[in-house]
Amino acid sequence: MATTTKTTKRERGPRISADERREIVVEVAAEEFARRGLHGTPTQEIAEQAGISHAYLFRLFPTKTDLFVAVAERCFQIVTEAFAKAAEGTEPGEERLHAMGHAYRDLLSDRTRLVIQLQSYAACDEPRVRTAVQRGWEDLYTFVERESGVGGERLRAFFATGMLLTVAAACDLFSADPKWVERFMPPDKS
Amino acid sequence: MATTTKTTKRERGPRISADERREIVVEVAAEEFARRGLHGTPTQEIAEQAGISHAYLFRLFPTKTDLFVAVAERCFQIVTEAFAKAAEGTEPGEERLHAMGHAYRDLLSDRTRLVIQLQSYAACDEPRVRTAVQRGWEDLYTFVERESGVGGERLRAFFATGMLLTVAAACDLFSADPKWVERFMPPDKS
DNA sequence: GATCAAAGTGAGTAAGCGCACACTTACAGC
DNA sequence: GCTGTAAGTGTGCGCTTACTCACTTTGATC
Repeated sequence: MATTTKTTKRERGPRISADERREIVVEVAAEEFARRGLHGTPTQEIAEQAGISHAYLFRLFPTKTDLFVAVAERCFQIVTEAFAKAAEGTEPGEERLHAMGHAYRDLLSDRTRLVIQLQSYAACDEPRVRTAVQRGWEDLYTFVERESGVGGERLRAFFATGMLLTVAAACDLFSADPKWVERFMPPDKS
Repeated sequence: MATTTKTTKRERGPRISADERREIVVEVAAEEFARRGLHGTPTQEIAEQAGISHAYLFRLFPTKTDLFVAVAERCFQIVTEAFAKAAEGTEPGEERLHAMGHAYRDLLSDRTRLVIQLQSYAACDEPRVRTAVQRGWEDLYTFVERESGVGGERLRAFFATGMLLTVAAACDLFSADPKWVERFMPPDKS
């Protein structure tokens, strides 16, 4: 019915505290950044998706990079939380590590979260992104090491597999030639 | 001595065939794209680094994306060649796979090559980049599978480790807190 | 030395983008 | 109802960027 032109006369919902709004924006921005990366995503689009004005976006986050860093940090936080939850009610050791691996696979179903990681790595030229990523990795690694009691080779393999899954998700390797996917990605193994 | 202003009066070297020039440009563009990605790298800078005019860059590669795809493909090609060379004079099986793993570690010393891969994954929203990456992976996987005779779980672990190394290189994880690096990255193991 | 194709350039243009400023609107407390 | 504060917006500036066009320079060939 409506023409393809911008019919977006902003319909103002109820007001929300700046902090709440920031959370919403981070959520939405994750989706956009996942697709097109830090430099490929216009802030306009994020603002529109979040249902706020472009100007207000810059009051909430003074800089595009600030927003991206917030998104990246939130992403690490989500993974950590998922691992923590998966660890509940398991014995330390291989069993718990396996549970965490399973949790990561569940995260894959929500492609966005994972691909943000890749976008963060790719944006590591920006110093603030880099330090965020470095801290995120160190914390996550330390967390899993402590909780699982596993280390060394086995732990490295755990993270390596995670990376492979992430890349596969980002490139949509799953949807390429199915035969090769079958060969490449056996059904389940942490 | 020279002021900070553009003193770049182009000093014309000898003429070179368009094909040769393209190869040079791909080489240089790899360096730039590795740092700042497809969307973060201005074509101007690539042209300057390559020592040609901005206009001519677009005669050689009609589109920025075209250039990026060329860079990505060249990158896969280099990895494949390195693997092929490493395979020479080894027996198929674990030994050959190990040799390939070692070759990949050598590639790491030239950070650029590896990080381009990450940038390609991150730019997979662009359909032409995505198909290039998908084809690249499939070919590389097939190559290693055929040459090494190894498959399944072991082969997947091989690529997973490679991904982890690549990410570590991209984020400069190595230069973060050395203690944690030590813990994370044992000296050598394919 | 004239010719001609291919290599190469200077100087734009139009669009997009991050960010800023001056302003308006809603609502909690009195 | 009045008022102060925080939420929220319209508008646009200044710069960057991908890409173009009309043009010049080089060198191999006869």
